[in-house]
Amino acid sequence: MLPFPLKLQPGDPIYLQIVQAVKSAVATGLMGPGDRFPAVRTIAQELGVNPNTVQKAVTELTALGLIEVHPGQGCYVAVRVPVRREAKAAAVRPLVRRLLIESRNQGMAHEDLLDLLQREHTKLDEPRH
Amino acid sequence: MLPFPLKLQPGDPIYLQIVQAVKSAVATGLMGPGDRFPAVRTIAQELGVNPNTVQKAVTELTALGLIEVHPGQGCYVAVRVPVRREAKAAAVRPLVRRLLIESRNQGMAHEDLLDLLQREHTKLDEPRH
Amino acid sequence: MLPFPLKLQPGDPIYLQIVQAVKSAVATGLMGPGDRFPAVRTIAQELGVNPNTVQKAVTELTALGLIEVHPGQGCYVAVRVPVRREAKAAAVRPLVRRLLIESRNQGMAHEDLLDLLQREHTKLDEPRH
Amino acid sequence: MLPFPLKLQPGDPIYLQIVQAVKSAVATGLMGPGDRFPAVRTIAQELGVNPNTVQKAVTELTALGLIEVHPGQGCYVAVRVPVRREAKAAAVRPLVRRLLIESRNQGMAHEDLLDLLQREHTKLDEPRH
DNA sequence: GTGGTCTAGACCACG
DNA sequence: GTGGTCTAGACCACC
Repeated sequence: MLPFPLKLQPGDPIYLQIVQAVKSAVATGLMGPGDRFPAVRTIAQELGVNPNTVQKAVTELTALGLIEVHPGQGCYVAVRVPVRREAKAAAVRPLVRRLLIESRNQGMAHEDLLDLLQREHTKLDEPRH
Repeated sequence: MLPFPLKLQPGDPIYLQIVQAVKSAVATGLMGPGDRFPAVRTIAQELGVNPNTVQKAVTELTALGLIEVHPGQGCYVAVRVPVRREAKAAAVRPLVRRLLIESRNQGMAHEDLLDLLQREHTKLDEPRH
Repeated sequence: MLPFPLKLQPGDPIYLQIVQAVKSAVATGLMGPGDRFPAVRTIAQELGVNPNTVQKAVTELTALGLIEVHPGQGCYVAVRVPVRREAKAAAVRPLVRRLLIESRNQGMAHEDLLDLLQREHTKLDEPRH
Repeated sequence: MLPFPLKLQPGDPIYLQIVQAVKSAVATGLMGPGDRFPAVRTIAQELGVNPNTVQKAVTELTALGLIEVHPGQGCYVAVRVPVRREAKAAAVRPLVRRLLIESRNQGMAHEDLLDLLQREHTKLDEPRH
């Protein structure tokens, strides 16, 4: 069983779906620094996709600094190095903008958006059933 | 001059950039229901891109219900029909989740995220200079 | 004919050799901002390698910000954005250290190293014959 | 305690990191000709890596002429035989070129590069604390 | 036409 | 055993 839940959906690139799933698992604490990351071939078999596709996701995750590759002996979830406050904001700002635009176009009140954000924030920490 | 500001950037599909620009213009009130929407050829010429590309964006915007095509007379910004509260939330929720995950992976405090959201929310209503 | 000289050598990854060749061509002014970058298939054919291998180099170069991809219509050499002084130094420092260590191990005098550096610096600007 | 400082980092081959560490120690005078070089098993244990990995580094270092293996009695740092001036330059030139190319692509002024080189050169001789 | 994704399967470097 | 590279050839999105 994979340490990150992932149900493949048609439509967008498989390797990106993997990247996103791992990001999510790390964000929710499902996977923590130092944890073993499954072998490329394992993931490929589990998902029923080509190892090269998984490899691409691993390359991306390595570039993002989310996992560390120890050549010849596998991958591990990386310890995150602290970054400057502004850098964090810069990375997140585009998503914030898209969210605000989308919510307005849906005719959603700002308070409702804040509510939704708070609700999802809490849900993220709930234990899986 | 186009009624929605758009500076094309390399990297992602032009037609999506157009869609996003229109969404943004509608969200900020730069364009309102009933406003005339420029002809495909006009936009294409203004941006210096292929008309087919613009057409694709228009098709997408029509499908999203943001603009309405009146064959033979042109396009107009659509009047949004009110939707159920849950429907709005459902449309916005995926973006909310991505935002929360990304912000956590950046090691950002929840309060800082809320601050950023508030700041960008305000900025969205500022008049362009 | 390719706009960057490259003679493939066995031993290290082809895609890295391509990356390095392009870096070099840009550094020497052989290719400048805005220049058209050859199609992946063209390069592949010219070098006699698989298009996917070239594609990998293009991906890398895009990530490095050396070239810009305009989906569906090709690649162009990017305009470099200015970076902070420290950032430049940080990027170059590891290479400087390796050079100093290597030169010492060769028993080379520091002045000779400076001479060599100066000589190669000048050579880089000479016109090709 | 090992006579050459080394903190293993993920990402690139361990055996190369060992080779580089030894090169560095010799270059800075931390290890000199005739010095005893630790046994493979010792290094392996100290670093917590596979002896085969260390063996590969030793083989490489021997081929480079940095250390000499006296079968049955251990390894020693080799006495460097003087080489021709041109040979030294030839060995160092590729690194010089890479450095120049990289520094240009970073948009670094030549004087700044020389400054950096000088600074690092000085730093290399500072005593460790 | 362009670049981007995915699959299949081979081979090598690393430990 | 691990991950990394390369090849071959198919298909899709974009313009």
